Amino acid sequence: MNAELDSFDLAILAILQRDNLRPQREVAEQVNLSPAAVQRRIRRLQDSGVIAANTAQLSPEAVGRPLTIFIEVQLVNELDALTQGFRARVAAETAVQQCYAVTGQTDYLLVVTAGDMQEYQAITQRLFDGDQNIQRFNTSIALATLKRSLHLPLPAR
Amino acid sequence: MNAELDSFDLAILAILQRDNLRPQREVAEQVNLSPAAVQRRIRRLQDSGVIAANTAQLSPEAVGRPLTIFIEVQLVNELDALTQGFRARVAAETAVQQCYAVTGQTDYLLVVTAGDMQEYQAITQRLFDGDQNIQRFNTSIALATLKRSLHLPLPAR
DNA sequence: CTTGAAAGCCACATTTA
DNA sequence: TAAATGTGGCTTTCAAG
Repeated sequence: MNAELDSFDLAILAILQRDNLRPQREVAEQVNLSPAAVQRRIRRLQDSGVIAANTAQLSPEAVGRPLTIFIEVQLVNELDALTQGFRARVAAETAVQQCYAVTGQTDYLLVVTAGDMQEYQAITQRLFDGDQNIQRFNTSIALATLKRSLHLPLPAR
Repeated sequence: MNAELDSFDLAILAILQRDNLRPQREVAEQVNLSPAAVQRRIRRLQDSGVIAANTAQLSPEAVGRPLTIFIEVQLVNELDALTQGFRARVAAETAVQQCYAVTGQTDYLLVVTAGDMQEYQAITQRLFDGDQNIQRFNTSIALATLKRSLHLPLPAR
């Protein structure tokens, strides 16, 4: 899926990653290309999956979800068949923003948002209750958010 | 900052959170409002900070950053003056996507991207080397990414 | 809601590698 | 030859009156 990005592509991506509503005309000026060329490249980057999504990032506090919570999950057995239910519940739970299988003492790391602790408790119940394959899970709470994005540093090329 | 969001705002946000390039006309159809009303509301949501940013989300693999790495950091002393340098380096380090001050055994949780382990090592050096206030840090690596977004569930209202 | 301005989109001719 | 660029016209979207 690596689409052989040249320096024009990278320059375009660097801009769109910060502000994807910027007019193609302006992007074209900044990267020294014609607007049409920029459009074609953006289209290609979309189709090839380099641009995975175009999203508005919302303020968690403004929409009533001030809590960011981390859950480290330890399983009894990592066998695919035994984790299937858990993975399905994670996928279905919209409060789970991020979920990674990780190395180390724990098996999964989840990033969850909630409006309050009561709601968080309901989420954990839905995720874990009754699953015999969950050995334990460890909750920690974000006291402060110093940085939050999915920005990727791009090579200068 | 809480801008008193009504059900129209929430419906608009739900759409833009998933695809902020959708024409306002289509958004208007979906939420049963006139395009002009949608435009005014989007403008207001931007200005009030409910919409914090409009970004293209890139594929980490496609841009050569397949590694997602988590660092739990334990400090010697959490005093503001002593953590200032660390926080500044985190802010400057573009490979650090997310950084939270957390409860529990560790003080900070960082989410970092890298192209390979060598690059990761260089990052940790820049972040931690020579800082007497860093007690220890613990690295774990994402073996798989089941979910990755900053999507926020919105109340139905 | 209507209207002018701007942005996005597409076809064609041209260039470059 | 094949792929990519720029120009220009056309349509849609945006944004103000």
